Amino acid sequence: MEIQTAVTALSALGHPSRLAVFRALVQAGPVGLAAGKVGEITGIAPSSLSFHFKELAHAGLISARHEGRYVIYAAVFDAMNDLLTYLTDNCCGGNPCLPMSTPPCCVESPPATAQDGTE
Amino acid sequence: MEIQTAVTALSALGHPSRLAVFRALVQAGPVGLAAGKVGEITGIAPSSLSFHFKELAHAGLISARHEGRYVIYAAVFDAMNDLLTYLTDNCCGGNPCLPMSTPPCCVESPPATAQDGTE
DNA sequence: TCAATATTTCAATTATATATGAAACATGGA
DNA sequence: TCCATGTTTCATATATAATTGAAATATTGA
Repeated sequence: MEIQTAVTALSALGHPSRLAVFRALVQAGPVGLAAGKVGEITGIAPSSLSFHFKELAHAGLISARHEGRYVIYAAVFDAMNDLLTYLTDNCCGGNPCLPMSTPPCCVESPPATAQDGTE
Repeated sequence: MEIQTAVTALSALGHPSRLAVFRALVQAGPVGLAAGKVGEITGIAPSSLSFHFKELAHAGLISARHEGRYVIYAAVFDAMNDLLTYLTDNCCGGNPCLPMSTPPCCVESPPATAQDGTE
């Protein structure tokens, strides 16, 4: 990962509203949440929310899909995991401090949760 | 961890100079680096560097200790690991996506590297 | 004590990010 | 078609962060 990518992601997350939004989406899992639902959870005004969605999407941390008149946002777990890996990369110059156990969350396999076949 | 703590840390890291500084310190390990050395590595001017050190320290991500006329900065690995944990916390609402394997780096035990007993 | 080195502080300028409300756009249903 | 709902865009005002160079502080060794 290039440093610029990491900086963009970190500074996107470095804002109370956006971190709240992102965490709501992380907790929602790959299924995601409609924009309005996120606004409901976080209490952020629509226009602000849209602004922050754009920042997070630009950083590659969330994705959007349209479903009728709703826009469903979801966390991009690969991006999150890459970021975590980047931060600890080459920790201690590769000397033995503690073995790194990497990708922590939602990699490759979306949860086997029962979903009403709306797609 | 409180959201404000995480925001402060993330926004501290969300800047090219500070991320470069932090990564240099992560790679240096618990031993740390003198301020001047970090400036040398990153090419950041002294006054800027001091500004950014202060931001990182305020976020709890680095610590400073004085050694003669040098100031030695070091990454605070616990803070970093707490931050990583916070981001993935309650991923997918606790539903099985992938088991999280947590603290990745430099926890509890500093590296057993040979250090010339200067302390 | 004096000069050299290492780092921080300060003040001023410049740039960037954020919040806000009104208006625009898109979709779905009556 | 028309209205209600969901979301985004835009313009503006406000606040905050970053860079810079000069000066201040602290430590070391001559």
